[in-house]
Amino acid sequence: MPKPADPAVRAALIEHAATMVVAREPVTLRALATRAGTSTMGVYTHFGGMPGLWAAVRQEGFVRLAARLATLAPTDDPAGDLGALGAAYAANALENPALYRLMFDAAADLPDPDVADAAFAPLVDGARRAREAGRLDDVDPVDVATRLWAGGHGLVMLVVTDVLPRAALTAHGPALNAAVLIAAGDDPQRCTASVQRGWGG
Amino acid sequence: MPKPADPAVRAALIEHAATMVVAREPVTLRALATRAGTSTMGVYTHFGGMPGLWAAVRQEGFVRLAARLATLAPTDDPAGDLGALGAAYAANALENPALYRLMFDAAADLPDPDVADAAFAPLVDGARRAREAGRLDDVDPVDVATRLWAGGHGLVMLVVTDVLPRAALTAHGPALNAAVLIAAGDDPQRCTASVQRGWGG
DNA sequence: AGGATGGCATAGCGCTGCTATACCTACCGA
DNA sequence: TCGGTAGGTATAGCAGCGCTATGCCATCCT
Repeated sequence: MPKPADPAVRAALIEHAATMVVAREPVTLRALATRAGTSTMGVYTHFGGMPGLWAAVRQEGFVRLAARLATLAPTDDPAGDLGALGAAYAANALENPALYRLMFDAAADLPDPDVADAAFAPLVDGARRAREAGRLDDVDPVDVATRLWAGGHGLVMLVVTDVLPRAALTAHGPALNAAVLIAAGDDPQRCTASVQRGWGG
Repeated sequence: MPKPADPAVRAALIEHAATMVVAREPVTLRALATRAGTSTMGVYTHFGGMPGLWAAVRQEGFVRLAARLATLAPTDDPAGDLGALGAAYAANALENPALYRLMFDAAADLPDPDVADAAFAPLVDGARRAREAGRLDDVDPVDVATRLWAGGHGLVMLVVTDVLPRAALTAHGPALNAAVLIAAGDDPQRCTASVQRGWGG
């Protein structure tokens, strides 16, 4: 047991907390400390308390989301890329619904807000490439990306909270994405086909 | 103090709980009972426990939302009506952000799910009227309403959780509404004008 | 008029997050 | 090489939480 703060303990706490969240187990201070093989004080040494731990877990969720979205390589069909991003975003949320809900429970105060921007960047890039390809009017890519994100977030949120069935994702996800792009100037039929291709895989 | 369950006690508990939620005060069993002028047992008599109380408060939130949306009388411009519905929906959420978050924390299990349908109905009606007025293609009004709702919910949620600034509502709310309607067949310019008029008041 | 019923007040249980304290290990100057 | 020091970790105990067992008492039915 070294004197300097053990990074492994910190990582284990985040990892086990995320696992328990995903498994829908109640994440209590004592249960978490036991699982992570440490004492309750570890949470206070590394995170200052449970709120700090939650912030770290939310951050971890955004890191995973950003990493997943980053695996999608841009093609010569920006609208299709945006559809694929939407599909990956939704899939990530539906594989770990509890983590997704936790992430957006207080997404405004993340330890490192840059990671949220990193997850958002591919959308902005896709919108920018769509405009540069002449498929969109002279619109701000950030505005387009924000609308895509808001629509996707709302739909995903309603699904993970069991308000809408899972089938609503494929029924309305591509349609919402396409609607934003069509309103931004893309050709309706071409856009629908591109986005649908991106979602369908 | 009558023997049969006092409805006033039940109403007072819901009312005070909602007030405390709106005021962002921690709603503990003891604090709530004290404020409502009863004992902790009242919560168990009327709601079976704190989860039951939360469900009742969520229900109250949907009742207020439905009542507010119902005040908007249909005009001969269905797209404008849908814009006005979006504005009223967003205004209701922003006036009581904590209550809105609570509502959708478990919107799937409401004591009386009909009240959620009642809040959703004006959107479906607006979409139906828009189609009957020949402004939309042969689309399912429920699908259009669902997409309007998902987009609005996502945007509102991001604002309420401080991820996006309040200004994002007026910047993207009308645009999202219009995008859904344009993709459903409405004329872009006319639709944008209608929706913007509905939001602007 | 007198049981029987059922809502409400009180007291206390187990659990929660949190913190004061003690310990023990690793570093650092002499 | 060794003692002093600093700092992370383990333990014990605190106040607060939701919840429930118990007793009281007003109301209704026969």
